Amino acid sequence: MLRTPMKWNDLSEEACPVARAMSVIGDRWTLLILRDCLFGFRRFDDIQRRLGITRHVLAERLKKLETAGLLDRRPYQERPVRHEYVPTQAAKDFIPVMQVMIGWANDHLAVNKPSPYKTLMRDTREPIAPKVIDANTGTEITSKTIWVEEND
Amino acid sequence: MLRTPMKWNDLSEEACPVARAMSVIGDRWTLLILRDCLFGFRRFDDIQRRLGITRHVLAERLKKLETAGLLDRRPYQERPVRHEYVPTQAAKDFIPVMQVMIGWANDHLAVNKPSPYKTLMRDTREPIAPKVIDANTGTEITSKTIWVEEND
DNA sequence: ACTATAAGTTCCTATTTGGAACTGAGTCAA
DNA sequence: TTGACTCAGTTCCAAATAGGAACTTATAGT
Repeated sequence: MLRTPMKWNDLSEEACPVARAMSVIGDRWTLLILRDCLFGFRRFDDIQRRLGITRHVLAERLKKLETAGLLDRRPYQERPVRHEYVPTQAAKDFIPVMQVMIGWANDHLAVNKPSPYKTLMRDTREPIAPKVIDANTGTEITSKTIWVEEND
Repeated sequence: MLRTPMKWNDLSEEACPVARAMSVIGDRWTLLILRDCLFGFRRFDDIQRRLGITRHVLAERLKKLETAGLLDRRPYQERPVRHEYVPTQAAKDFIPVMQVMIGWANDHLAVNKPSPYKTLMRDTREPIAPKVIDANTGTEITSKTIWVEEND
């Protein structure tokens, strides 16, 4: 399988969905910014202070996430007008991806500090244990149960 | 919630698992390199040509993935010795994360080109439909079914 | 001896990021 | 009504990272 080389800044039209995901969430800091917005930290200075990211990079990333349709910049006060960045449905649909990633990091990149947050099931109030299954068969998706095939 | 600012190159000890994940897979190109290795493209020149990544960056990323315990550099021939990068169990355990991400990208970043590969369930040979559930309750994990709480 | 291959490394240039200072719209307190 | 403060950026320069091309090392094949 030979294919034409990719350019990092032109990944959005790639045929591979992983590459297209990178075009949106692949830049430095972007996923942490998205995490903050999804966890309720939606204002410029809040995010800047929490991450320690330089301000113009944060401004650029927020613009890109807005353009990509993951964040909605909307005023939270008038006089002076101030905006916050609210996750769209596309961003909310990213939550399962992030939770599975959190599960992976907890399993493989453990550290002897407690996480600053915990995720619970809304109904049982028990910590979640994310597991990926195939919606059609109910079988767990692991390296052993799937098969990747080339198209063409 | 105030916290100390992060430094991009010192994320591996962060309390937040998303940040720790970034310390391993957050650099430019890294996730695409991991995708290639997981999909069977494990040799330096193969990966370099497929991605169009500059060679010293690829060398640096492969070293970092090896150090992080995701890839195992092992010889595939002697005379001259040549190495390939084989995914470890930690990398294989990342497959569900990647598949959920692929599902998200297919839903939200569609493009009018067919994917260069397709993922099937090994037993039914049907395309997978990844879904994230809570292993304890069986409930689907979405923005509506979970609850994020601060620790401390 | 000459050509080729794979996996790096080196070097120089271009792009991206970090960090600090500056701006603008407006509030609040003296 | 001046002065200090807040939040959301923007601007500027220096430092770090990435792109691209050439070079290296070990070997095989012709």
